[in-house]
Amino acid sequence: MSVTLKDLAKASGVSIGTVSRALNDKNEVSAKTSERIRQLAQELGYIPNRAGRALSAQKSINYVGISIPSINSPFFDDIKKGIDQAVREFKDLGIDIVLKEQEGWDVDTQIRNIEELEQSGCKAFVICAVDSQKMRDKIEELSDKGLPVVLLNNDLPGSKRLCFVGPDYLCSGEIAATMVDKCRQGIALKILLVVGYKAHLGHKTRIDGFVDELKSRRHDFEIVDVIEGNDQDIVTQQVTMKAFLEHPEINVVYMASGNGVSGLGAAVIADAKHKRFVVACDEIYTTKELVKNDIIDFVICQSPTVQGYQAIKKLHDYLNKIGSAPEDFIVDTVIKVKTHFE
Amino acid sequence: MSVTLKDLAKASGVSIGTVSRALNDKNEVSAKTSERIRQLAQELGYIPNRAGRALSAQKSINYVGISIPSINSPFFDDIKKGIDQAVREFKDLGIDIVLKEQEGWDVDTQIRNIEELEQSGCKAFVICAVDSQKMRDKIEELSDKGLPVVLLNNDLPGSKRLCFVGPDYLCSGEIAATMVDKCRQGIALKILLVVGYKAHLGHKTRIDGFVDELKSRRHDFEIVDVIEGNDQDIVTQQVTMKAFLEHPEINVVYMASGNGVSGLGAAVIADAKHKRFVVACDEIYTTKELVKNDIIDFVICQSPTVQGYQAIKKLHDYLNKIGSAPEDFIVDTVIKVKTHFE
DNA sequence: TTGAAAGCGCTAACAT
DNA sequence: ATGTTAGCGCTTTCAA
Repeated sequence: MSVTLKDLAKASGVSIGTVSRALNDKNEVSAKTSERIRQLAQELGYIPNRAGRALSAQKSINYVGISIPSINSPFFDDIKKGIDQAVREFKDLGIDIVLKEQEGWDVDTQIRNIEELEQSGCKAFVICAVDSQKMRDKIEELSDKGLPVVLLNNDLPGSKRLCFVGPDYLCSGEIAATMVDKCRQGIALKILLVVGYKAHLGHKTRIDGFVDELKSRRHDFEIVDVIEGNDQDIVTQQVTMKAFLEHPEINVVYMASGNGVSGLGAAVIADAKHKRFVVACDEIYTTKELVKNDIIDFVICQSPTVQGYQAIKKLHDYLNKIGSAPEDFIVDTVIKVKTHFE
Repeated sequence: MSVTLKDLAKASGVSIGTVSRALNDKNEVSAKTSERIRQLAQELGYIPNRAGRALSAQKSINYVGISIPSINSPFFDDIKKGIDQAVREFKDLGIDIVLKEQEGWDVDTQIRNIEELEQSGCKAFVICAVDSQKMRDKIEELSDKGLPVVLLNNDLPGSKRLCFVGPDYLCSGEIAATMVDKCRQGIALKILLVVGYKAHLGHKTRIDGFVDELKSRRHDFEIVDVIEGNDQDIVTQQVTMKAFLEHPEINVVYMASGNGVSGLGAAVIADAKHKRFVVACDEIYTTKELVKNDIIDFVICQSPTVQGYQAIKKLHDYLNKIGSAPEDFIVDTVIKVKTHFE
């Protein structure tokens, strides 16, 4: 059997309560005893028992506050699925969630939501936010209060977050380029790039990865245009059709954002007389349908369910002091084709 | 708070001990009380608390016996990694393992190993075995004794297993065909298929998936030969080189087994004057190197780490009566390219 | 600052 | 067949 608090108590000659307090950063225990006990715990390889802890904690469940811009954004459906799965799994280990959804990326709205979550007693947070100073300040404030923050899907590098759980956008772009290269050998590529917003760091990173990888692979390609669809279907369709009209020579389309994909699909269908190779991102219902119907050739996915699950799990592990300092969790970049959806 | 045994006891007017026994199939409780209590548990939505159960079970840990042909088979490294991860996670929830490895697929050796595991007190089993009547009988015997068996990586359909955790071989073959089709448009395909053994169900299924999918996609292809590498590097190299010599027109190679891949790589390198499109299966160290060096174009992987993890998790859930009847867990079929490994 | 003890949900040994 | 109780590892309240 593993080392328990009782063992530590016996070995150090103090009571089991003191040991528990010493190991839990309670400052109500003398510095020397505390130090001695921690030392001992280290030596004997003490690992807290989740079951015991969870059981004891039943009285005071740890609520995790979640703030995500998921309203009217189908991409988040799978993230929420992963969150649900984690909750089911960790509920009897003393973790539960409070979910607060927004529509869109307004920082002030989101910060207000986070404050409400805080007021309702959340002990930890999962946030999907865009980069902004206000948000960084908020994260620092929470962190300083001892409320850990996990950033989900979009990182704010250098902020005072506990860790990041999300995709590798660069890799996503590189893989898209790889597929284009492999599937279009010996043909000069005329490429249209579609993003939601050129300013969106994730989309921008994907584009960078795409272009750099393609450069390293071949020389017979040209980026005909980079257009913005504003994450909306209709806008995406309009700008794409315009690009097709102005540049009928386009034979490859890479869409670096998930939202607005049905607009892209509509444009490709409308201009079907030109055969084009199409790579998209993120597996949502519409995208699947477009792949099934051979409108889109490949989708580069980012395991959203895993992201939702791992964000909660990271906090569970942290709150239970499992492992040492939590590391970022970068999900797999997954290529999907028609066959995956049948 | 959720419903506990105490709540059920109060509601049904019996003691908490009786409730526990009724819910745990102990036959030492009268049929009617038992029925009444189960009914009630159903109505009130009782879910057993893992923490409580785990804590109580500390005295009698559930050992899971694992029998896999992993000696000298690098593919199993990742499966074992997944198993380790699961053990770390479930150890303080009352699960531990006893690992018994074999070299190769000899049924009698494996059955002897399983019997040793049984003697050493294992309460559940994870087995990776080839299909044979003896093995099916053994599984039935264990199952009848109340010892659940999870089949890992290779299913014996219709056997008395608890469930199967592993890949979708058909899908794997189909996706390989998709990649070949997409990447070799407008060129008549002369295809060499390589397996470990034509009799191996998994390999055979991959081949079937490959051929069927390709048929549904195009007509300008020909399967030049199907050769066996016996899961060995040297044999694979020899038969592949022979095929290349006899059929220099081969422009696509699909290897439907993971073992022996470095032999395939050696043959492709040796005959580099012919440019060929190569798709392989399963991500092991050698395969990664071959992909990095552009010898292999794509690898179709089967998430081995997830397989190892889920096999243990399935038993954990079952032993803790989480969820209802356990379902098979089919892992993702993942396409990987050079970029994934850099 | 520390010790003692209750109690979280559950199972199993013991008692009836 | 059923009730009672100890105890799994831990946190926290109450005393000292």
